[in-house]
Amino acid sequence: MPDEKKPAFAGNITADDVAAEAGVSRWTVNRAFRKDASISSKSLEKVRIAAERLGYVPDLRAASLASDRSNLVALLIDDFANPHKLVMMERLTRILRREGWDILLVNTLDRADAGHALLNASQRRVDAVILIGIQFDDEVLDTALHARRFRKLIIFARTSRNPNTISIAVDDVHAMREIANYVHERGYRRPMFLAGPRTSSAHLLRKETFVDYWRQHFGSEPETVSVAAYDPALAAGIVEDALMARTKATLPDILVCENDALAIGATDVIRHKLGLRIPEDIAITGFDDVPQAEGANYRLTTYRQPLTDMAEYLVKVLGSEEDRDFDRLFAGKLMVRDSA
Amino acid sequence: MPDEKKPAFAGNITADDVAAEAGVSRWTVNRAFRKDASISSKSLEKVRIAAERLGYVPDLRAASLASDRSNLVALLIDDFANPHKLVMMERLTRILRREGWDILLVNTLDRADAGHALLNASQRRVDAVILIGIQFDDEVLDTALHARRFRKLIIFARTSRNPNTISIAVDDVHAMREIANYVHERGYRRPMFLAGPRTSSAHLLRKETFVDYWRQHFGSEPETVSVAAYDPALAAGIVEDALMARTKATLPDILVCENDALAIGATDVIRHKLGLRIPEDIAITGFDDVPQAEGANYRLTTYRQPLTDMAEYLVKVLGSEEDRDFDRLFAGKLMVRDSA
DNA sequence: GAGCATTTTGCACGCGGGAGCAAAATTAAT
DNA sequence: ATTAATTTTGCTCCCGCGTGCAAAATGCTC
Repeated sequence: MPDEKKPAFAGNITADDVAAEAGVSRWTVNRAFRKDASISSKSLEKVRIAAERLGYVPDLRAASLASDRSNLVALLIDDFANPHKLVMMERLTRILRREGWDILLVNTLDRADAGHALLNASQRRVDAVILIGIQFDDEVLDTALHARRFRKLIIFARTSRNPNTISIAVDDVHAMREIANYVHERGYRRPMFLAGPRTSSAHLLRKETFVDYWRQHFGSEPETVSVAAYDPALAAGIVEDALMARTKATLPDILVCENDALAIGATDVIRHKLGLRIPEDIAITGFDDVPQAEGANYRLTTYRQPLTDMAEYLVKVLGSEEDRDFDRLFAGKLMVRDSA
Repeated sequence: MPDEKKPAFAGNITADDVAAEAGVSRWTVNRAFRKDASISSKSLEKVRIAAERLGYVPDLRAASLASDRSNLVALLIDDFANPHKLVMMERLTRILRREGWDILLVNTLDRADAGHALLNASQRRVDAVILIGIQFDDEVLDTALHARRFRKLIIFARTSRNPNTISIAVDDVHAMREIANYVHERGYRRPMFLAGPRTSSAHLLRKETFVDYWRQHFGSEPETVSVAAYDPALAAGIVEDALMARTKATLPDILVCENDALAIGATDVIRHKLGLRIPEDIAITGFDDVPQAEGANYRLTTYRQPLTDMAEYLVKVLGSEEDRDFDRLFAGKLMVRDSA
């Protein structure tokens, strides 16, 4: 046995080894590592010492296999160009971990790939799937839900009409009306709405709400432009195309953006390609309140999602055994800065 | 049995069920789902059909338990304020998944938490740990490595002197010299170096290299300023403090930043708080080439890391059974734009 | 078509630990 | 001290699949 020299790796120390070392049975060892277990403080101590000495940690694969609870959730994400994703991930991962959930991260390349991503997750027997991406059509969701390979499918920061999913999101309708009112109050009259990609399963109601509300309350029909992804660089290109050729009179006086990713791209191009000032020549609003929105460069008027509250609610939902309707909308907060 | 109405969830369909359905043995079913397996195309087809009908997918927990290979790697990350992290994650997750690796994402809160994060990973019996965070001191690494709970510990985008880790990174020394030469060639003579936090285990050699090289080759000693995290907002504050009170004559003529996160924060504050022009009043260089560095707003002169090549090399290392020194440095590319 | 090589299939056993119950030990009550 | 109530411990059986080998099936040669 030539490779016996270096002690392989210590993953193979099992509860049996610890049991022998501590002079108790294997089951007592395992109990020592479960929080609910009924165990005497004496043997708990013995086990702790023995485990420490041997470097034992319970194997969660085996525990999961036997108990049919993995304490694992899959986080499905795409759309890596959107800086808000980083914020969401930070918040979710921190809070999930605090509550004892491990995270399987799956990068969903595109719509066609979503099915594979879900399959991936189900093979690890995750307890729940959290979607913070957008590339899911209803067909994929239905397939996944029909197979029922996980207990919960949570759509985070998007609303969904699918009755079998749990949607935890900010109240877009309420938010967008607040933005519309604010925009109108500040005297803007020719808004243009900059929208992201339209998806069928994980919605945002921002564009629809803004356009309908503006039409109904302020009489005019806002222009709308759409970008194929929440990517500042892409948004910059689209906005340049849309505004470049215009005379100042035909320019919108404000660009209402579906989120900050778009707003940031728009800001850059308006300043540096069109040579216009913000907000004097054209104002801008965003949505999400990403970190850079607050920075000296953008000073973006935007709408903050209560991500921490949403994540806290998410872990509560994850922990719940009930089988009720967990959908919930949160109220955010309009952050008024200099851009509008 | 009241909860027998809705078909629970289908995770509990096992290879035995498929075997019965297909008229073969359980082992044949499992073989049908392994890539190496020796199986006749006839029974493969039978199994596929039966599995399809029943909605069976193999349980990777069990497979991993039995084979002692989890096909799981842990990705340890902190430092979520740095936009480059999003790029790294996108690249890594995409390429790892393409090669069949699943990813356990662990948000490492701080230095003290790193041990727990590693423990987390080891309980899932990951095959390898990838660090793309920085909050690791040598003590934690040594403990982890001593316990040898995983086969490989890879430090991505950082160099490490620890002989038991695998470091895959850009060649900072080479890169920084190139930057120093470029800066000097362009006529800058009073550089200030803006550094990030200093850590003991996962290094960057940028500051040391730049300062030493500049001193040796160009005679003067560059000022240096340090920021506690790679966070644009933090960097902005530090730069403001460092430069605010100065007269134009005592200002550095270029700010050489350890990475783009710092450069971006610095750019914002220099333009909008100090009211200076870039590069006319003060130039800036970064490192990493994050997406926004290319955008119209920053046009940042920076150094691109070959992330794709690095990630491809990483999966090659992961797949290798050899036990040799896998450390490797990559050459990047100076991206000259408008900021310097 | 017999005889042999080669592929395919089935099987006992093991991976590490959980659920639930019965035996043992401890504590409380009389 | 004795019995009953309670806690702790050990144990059997199982979770779902891989390993390595033996049995069965198939292919090949002459």
